[in-house]
Amino acid sequence: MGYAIAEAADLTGLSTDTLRYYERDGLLLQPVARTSSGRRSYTDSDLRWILLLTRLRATGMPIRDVRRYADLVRAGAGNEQDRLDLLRAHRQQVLAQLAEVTEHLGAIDSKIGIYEDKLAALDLERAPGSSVEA
Amino acid sequence: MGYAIAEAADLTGLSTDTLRYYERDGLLLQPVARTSSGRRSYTDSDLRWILLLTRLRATGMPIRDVRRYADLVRAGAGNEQDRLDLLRAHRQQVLAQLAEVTEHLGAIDSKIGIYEDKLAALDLERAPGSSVEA
DNA sequence: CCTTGACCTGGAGCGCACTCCAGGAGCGAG
DNA sequence: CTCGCTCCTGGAGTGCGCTCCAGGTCAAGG
Repeated sequence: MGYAIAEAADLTGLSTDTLRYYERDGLLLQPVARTSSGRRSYTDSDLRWILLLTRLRATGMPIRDVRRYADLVRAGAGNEQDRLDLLRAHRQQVLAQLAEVTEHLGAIDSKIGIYEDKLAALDLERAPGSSVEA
Repeated sequence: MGYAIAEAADLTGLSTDTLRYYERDGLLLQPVARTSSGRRSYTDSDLRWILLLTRLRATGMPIRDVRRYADLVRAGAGNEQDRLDLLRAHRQQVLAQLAEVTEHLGAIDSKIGIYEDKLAALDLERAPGSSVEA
């Protein structure tokens, strides 16, 4: 019944330290249940929530905002609009970020093209006319 | 003749502190030229290089790797293959990152969809049948 | 019974990338 | 000459997100 912290770490890709840190920091909906001897026992529901956390984190949401979202969910029904607003705002940020990175990547790609051409020219020098004649 | 650091900051979108920091940290190809009174005077060529730096940084390249790239360029001709390798490796990382973020964003989007549906259902409750009948 | 290993807590430490600050110098305007 | 402004340096400080550690508890296997 329930996953030990090491199992939870395996299943989520987080370290046990990070799992404890997230819990301390209020990112989980409730403190993780404990066994009689005081060890954490993660439920599937805990893991599903943590999976969502990792998605938010992996898309660049700061811990502080994840906590605000957790606070809203914890507060229960009635603030769905707030949650939606938060997620939508994040979505917009991610899209902007994707666009920016994509644009910069284009510039880097053309730099790569320049080096490729330069190296191709050097190759030609070394084996003159080989591909020009053929 | 040359841009003062504040101008360079305006033109690059970096802070003057960051410009000095990058220089100290060896991210520039040469130390920025100075006026007779010891003030930095940025050339267009400096700014073009800094623009490339910002693109590398904006796509997530760590300072340490930017410095390695600067080291290669500074070393002069002959290591174009190394530079190309470095840029290509970065490109692959960025693509992987874009893919990962895009995937997570999809999951977040469906979460958004759930809240939208939930809220739409609440609206219907409040104004029963209004849109169903029409 | 003893050892081993997973887990616990509170708190310190770390790497990154800046950001801020004190104390001082040069320069153009009034 | 004085004021105000920009700039200089070296070094300390900050925020983020973990990561590590010491010292201790507990349970199962040999």
